[in-house]
Amino acid sequence: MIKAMGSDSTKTKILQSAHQVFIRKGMDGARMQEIADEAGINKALLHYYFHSKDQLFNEVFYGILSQMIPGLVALFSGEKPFLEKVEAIVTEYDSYLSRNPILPQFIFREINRDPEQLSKFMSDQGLDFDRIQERIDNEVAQGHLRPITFQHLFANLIGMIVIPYIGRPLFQLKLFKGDAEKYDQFLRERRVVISNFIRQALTKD
Amino acid sequence: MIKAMGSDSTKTKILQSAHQVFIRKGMDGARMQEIADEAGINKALLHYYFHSKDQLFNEVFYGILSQMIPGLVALFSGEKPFLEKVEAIVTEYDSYLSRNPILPQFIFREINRDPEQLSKFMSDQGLDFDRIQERIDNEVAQGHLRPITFQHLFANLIGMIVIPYIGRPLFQLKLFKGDAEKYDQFLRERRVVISNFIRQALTKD
DNA sequence: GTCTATATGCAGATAGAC
DNA sequence: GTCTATCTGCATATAGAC
Repeated sequence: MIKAMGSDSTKTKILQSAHQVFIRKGMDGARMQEIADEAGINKALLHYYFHSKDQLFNEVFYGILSQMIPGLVALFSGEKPFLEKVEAIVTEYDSYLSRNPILPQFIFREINRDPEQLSKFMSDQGLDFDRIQERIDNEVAQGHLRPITFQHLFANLIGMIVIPYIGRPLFQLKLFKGDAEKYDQFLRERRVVISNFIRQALTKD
Repeated sequence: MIKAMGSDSTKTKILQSAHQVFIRKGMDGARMQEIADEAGINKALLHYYFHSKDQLFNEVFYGILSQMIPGLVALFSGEKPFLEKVEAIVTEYDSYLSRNPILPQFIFREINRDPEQLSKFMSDQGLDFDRIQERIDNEVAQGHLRPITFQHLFANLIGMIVIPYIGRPLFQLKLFKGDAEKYDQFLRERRVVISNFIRQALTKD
């Protein structure tokens, strides 16, 4: 029993260390040696718990995603009009990214590596867009929203949210002369900026 | 002279082949062997012309960028009001991406690998934002645009343009059930959709 | 300039003792 | 479960002949 606890704690430690290293270096840049060092063990033990680097990455990546998706599902599937949900969605998404700023890069990598697996995982977790699509089409048909398809609205929303995280190193240089604090402030501002932008684009007032 | 022509043509062939392979596989996935095969030569000759894979990637990447930037510079630095330029900017950017759909991934990689070099290259090519920033601030001050800072507007614009290229494999699955033709149609629609979205967001009419 | 053959080095993965 | 030591394979890069 004590041994089991010990092994379980080692596995947990590995996952935490891997998370940190993947954040610093990305999947390709991460080295099993560095993960082992960070966990205070050696490579062999790493492979004892996780057969391959791919498996380790998958468990870390989908572990993070598992924590994130339920909140989004709840927001997307709520009954409120879309515009009233936008701010909540932006805030939820954005606050999660601020705590996991590497996530867009992880997702981006997985999108290109194995999109089917990622798509299936999202569906398994209940994250699909059929119902939200119907809802938005309805709101447009009733004149509550200016004409736009769900797909375009979704792309606009996601693009505006994630681009400052994906492009941070360059944006911080070109738009804020490298000032990290100003960039953090910029990121915080975007929650309300994006909500306003979308509301203004979709309503005539 | 004929020899010089021959060597020059080999170098050109290598650059073209590298471009193709980088597009298919990305920088990390690309193999020097595959580039050599595609160029009809061997690896040794590859290294004769380009000392390292990094150097080859750089020449390909910044070669592409060199073709793209002047058009953007011209658009950004024109004298027309920003809103009238938006559609031209979106169209120019987007039509370039449609011909080089891998470019966002290249840029994304370079952003994380060596943002200073990338930033400096853009500045050397005349792509800076100080003047456009002033112009937009003026238009906002004069009430021609709803209040927004240049940085937020820029992030919104770039995010909406590039996200469907970056996220294509997943978006195509989740939003269009994997239908590539519909996704291409979706991409073409976005030029006018993005322009309208921005105009509606920034004007009261 | 172009080739064949080989070196170098690294990182993921495994063998086997304890 | 955990370790030391080693293997394997691959990809970049180089040496040297033609």
